[in-house]
Amino acid sequence: MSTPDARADEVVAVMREHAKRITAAKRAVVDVLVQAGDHVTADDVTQRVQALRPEVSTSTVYRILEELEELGLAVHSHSGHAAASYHLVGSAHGHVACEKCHATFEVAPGAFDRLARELLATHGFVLDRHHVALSGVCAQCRG
Amino acid sequence: MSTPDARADEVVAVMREHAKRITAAKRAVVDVLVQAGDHVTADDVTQRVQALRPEVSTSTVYRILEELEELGLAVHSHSGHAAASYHLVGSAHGHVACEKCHATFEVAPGAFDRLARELLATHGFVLDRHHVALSGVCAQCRG
DNA sequence: GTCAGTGCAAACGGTTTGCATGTTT
DNA sequence: AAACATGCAAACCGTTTGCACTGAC
Repeated sequence: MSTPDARADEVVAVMREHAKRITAAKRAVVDVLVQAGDHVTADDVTQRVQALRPEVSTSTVYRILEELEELGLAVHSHSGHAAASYHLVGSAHGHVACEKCHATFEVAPGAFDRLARELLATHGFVLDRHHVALSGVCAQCRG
Repeated sequence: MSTPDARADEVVAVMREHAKRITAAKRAVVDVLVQAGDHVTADDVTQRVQALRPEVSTSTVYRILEELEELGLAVHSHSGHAAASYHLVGSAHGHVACEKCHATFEVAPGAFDRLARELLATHGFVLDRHHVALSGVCAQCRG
């Protein structure tokens, strides 16, 4: 297990390897993603980045998130109507989001096995376990 | 199995029972949904409705789709970035959409069983099998 | 006649883009 | 110096809303 800073350094190192320039905005976005741990929207990222560096714009954050995805360092997923949520890649896993409070949970990849197998068999469809979050209602909101 | 017209009549009957007024726009939307069979976006519906009745507006289509959902007669689901897709309710089933061509497939509800069980056990989360479509790549687009 | 339903146009939220400027290499 | 990254503002797309008008009941 690596320290947050070390993890951020790893991510930055990969960016550098791919001939990407390292800017203050990029470091800030990576730091936020490392520290957030869980799923954050682009807007969350922007706000946290701007707390330190107010000049960083929304579009820059989107562009950096896009770059991280191209490099395979981050992924985003969509839940219902709400904004997409981003996080750095760890292990492969699925996503579920609560329809009421928008809390997002990760699901062990095994839970998707049967589904993935069935999709391949019936439709020749290869499931992308990251990209879309399923909806439902979480324990709290069922009250 | 009922004829398309009969199916549309059933839907309209339910609307009437709920004290909703039946207008030309509503009949048109219901007819389109019945005839479409598979998943269509609000824009698809609008275009097909407007082919017959050009004066019907986008907002009206959205409002009618919303009404159908409130009455439990239709559902919508979200795939990746793309627009939501709507269809009349038949049996419960899940959705998967191709990331490339946006084709949408239905999945037998059983495929979600393990997933649903695991979500309930681990997070107390009740899965809504309709509301969000998973992403992946379909057989055609894998080439 | 009443009220729900409608059309229109304008607002919305999340995201993307064009372009002139600034920064990393 | 050259290429790339950024900020800003404006465009974008799907969806929602306010309002005056129309048509179902």
